[in-house]
Amino acid sequence: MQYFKYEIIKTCKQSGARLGRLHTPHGVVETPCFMPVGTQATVKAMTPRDLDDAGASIILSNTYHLYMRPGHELIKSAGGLHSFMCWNKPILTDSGGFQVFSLAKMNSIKEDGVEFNSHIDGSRHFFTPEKVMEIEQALGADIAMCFDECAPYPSEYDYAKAAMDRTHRWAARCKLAHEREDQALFGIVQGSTYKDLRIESAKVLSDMDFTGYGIGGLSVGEPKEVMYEMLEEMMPHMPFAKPRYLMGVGSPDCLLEGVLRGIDMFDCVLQTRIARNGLALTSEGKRMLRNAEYERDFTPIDPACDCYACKNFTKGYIRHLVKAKEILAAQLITMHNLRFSLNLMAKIRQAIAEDRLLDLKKELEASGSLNL
RNA sequence: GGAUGGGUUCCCGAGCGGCCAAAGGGAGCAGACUGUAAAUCUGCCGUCACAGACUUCGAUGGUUCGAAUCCAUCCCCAUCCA
Repeated sequence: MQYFKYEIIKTCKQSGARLGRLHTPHGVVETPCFMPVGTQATVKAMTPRDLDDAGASIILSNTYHLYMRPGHELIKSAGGLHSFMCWNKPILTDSGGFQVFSLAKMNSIKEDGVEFNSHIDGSRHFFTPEKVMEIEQALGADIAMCFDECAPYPSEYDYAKAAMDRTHRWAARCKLAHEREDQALFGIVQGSTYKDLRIESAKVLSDMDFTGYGIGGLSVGEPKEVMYEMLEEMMPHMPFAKPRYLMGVGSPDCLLEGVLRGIDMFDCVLQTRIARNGLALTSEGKRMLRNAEYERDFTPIDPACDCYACKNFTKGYIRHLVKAKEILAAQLITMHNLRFSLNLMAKIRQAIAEDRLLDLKKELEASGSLNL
């Protein structure tokens, strides 16, 4: 039985962007897509019903965090991650490679794997590609990511190359250790901000024939232009017929620019994190709802939005909730930011279908939708 | 009427002769946030002509080179005694 299929429906005549459809055991994902991040088996402040309402078709969760707490064995006992968290649509699990980078102070990278201390209780752990595959298969997401090493920015060439080569060796080991047929495994392209490394990584991983490809190690502090340039360099060397996932991106402008450069999937904590800090994305640019200017503004966050928060509540009320540190503020703004981003992706897909993505870009730029 | 303890910058609250425009909270104002150690973090927060100056620590007067800090009187507040 074939559990996965990626169809390229069409490419935009105006921009070359791709419109696709990713079939998974838990449903179909229209691409380009944005995946809300639910690190600890929950998209913070959202119920699965809220995610449905926002239009999420796939979400991301995290191997490292779930292994630490509550433990992958427990989740397996619960019937897998979908059942555990009550989300019956596709899930992608990140491998913990990013944590190796972001929690760098407490780990040491070796050829066999990464030794690190738990950020929760300080206990010592060792992640190898095989261990990560064991965890991801126990979690049972539709898509598992290879265990990679995300080099920081900036990185010296030699270090970036070493991290990339190690990522490749780990990718081969992940592929070998990965057995579940109902779970896709994506390789991850690395190479920091060096064109030749990016190209080499794209080629090496392409030859390994993964179901899809993550592009990692970007949006870690480098200028956006550098990220765009890297995408342009490596894309010709990525398999055309496989989904391409730009990891950890992004902001509205990065989503559009990514799609224009051939990206099919994105994930980002930005939408949900800034929501918890009172910042809303709108069709007219960002709005810091905590600010005094909204005290007596009894209009919706974004009049152009159809989310529950925008249809029922005012900026003045939500500002009050933010100032009062009420949980509902996080819920409403998260709901909105996700709806805004998922809706942006829907508009992008529509524009690709109509061969007018560049026109859409102009419209969005003119309205301020891409401002952050 | 007496005794004691207090009155500090929007609020609470340190300070108790110079290093004090005055700790620390809170409130307020603004900023950051891109595979989530984040409902977190950062900055500002007396006034101005702002590397300096000016006004401020209940009020007034005094001691001192110098006071929010010491003294006197007064005004409030709290508790206790009559």
